[in-house]
Amino acid sequence: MTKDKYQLQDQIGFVLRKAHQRHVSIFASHISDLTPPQFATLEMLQEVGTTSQSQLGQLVAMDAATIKGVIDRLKARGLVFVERDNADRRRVSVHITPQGREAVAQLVSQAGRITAETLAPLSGREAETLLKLLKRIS
Amino acid sequence: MTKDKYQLQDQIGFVLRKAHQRHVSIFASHISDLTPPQFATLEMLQEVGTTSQSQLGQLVAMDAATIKGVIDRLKARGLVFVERDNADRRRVSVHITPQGREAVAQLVSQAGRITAETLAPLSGREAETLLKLLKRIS
DNA sequence: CAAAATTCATTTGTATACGAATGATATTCA
DNA sequence: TGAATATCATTCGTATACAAATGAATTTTG
Repeated sequence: MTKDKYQLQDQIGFVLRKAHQRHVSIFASHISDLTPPQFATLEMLQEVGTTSQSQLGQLVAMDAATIKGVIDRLKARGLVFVERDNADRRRVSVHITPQGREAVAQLVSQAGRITAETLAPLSGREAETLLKLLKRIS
Repeated sequence: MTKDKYQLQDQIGFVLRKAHQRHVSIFASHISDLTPPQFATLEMLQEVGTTSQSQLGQLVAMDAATIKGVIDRLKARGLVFVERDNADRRRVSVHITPQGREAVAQLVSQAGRITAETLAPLSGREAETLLKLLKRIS
């Protein structure tokens, strides 16, 4: 006889939300001047090089409205700059600045520590399993 | 030789965010008139009965400011009501209404389907593993 | 008891997140 | 070619999420 009562604590959505919250909190305790979405965007931009705003949004899983806000804030800090694309005037090209590059270089090791701390309750094998399963439902 | 390059796609935080986004999207496609946090709050309230606002917030993992907003919106829909606690005048007691009860009863089966669809890419065994690991890092 | 510390709720400000509407530009196709 | 369609970016509105400040009430403690 298994429990068939609905238990919020056992629902994937509830647990995903809590796990995500804990991660964001750990992130903030290590990197206080950038949020996870901001760091993800900057890191991805550095990885792929100059792209359009919506392309970059797609790469980091943010819709048009969200990526715009993130880029605006990165812009305000001088980590990226933006330029109308002449080949396609609808597009906005996003470029990383030298300061942006420097920030990524400096923060990547911190990011590794954040990942480690988030996964600290698990063994290495369990962490790999978790990552693999999460990717499958993403 | 394992890859040691920092890959955003392999970071637990990034994958957690994406998995959570997918779940919220599935939730919205099944239940359009309540958000996941609203449903969680209402369900929890029904489960534990009348409690203070901050107590309820704790149970559903929301801070004071967040739970206030959620309760305000549930209140506006007539699903809960609120009352100053006479034993402790700082406290606000949150009560579920008959409509609130009815909503929970009606939505729980939908919630089960949402969980199932979110976990659809996994086998039953994998889903259990994922849930267990997520709880450990929550 | 009275002062200090704590707790509960509210408010403000900032940052995702997303649906929907809009305008500008490109592309398709009739 | 020119009209319909699609794409890109922006804006608006709503909803979490949380830090920090504030005020009111309670508890602790000196």
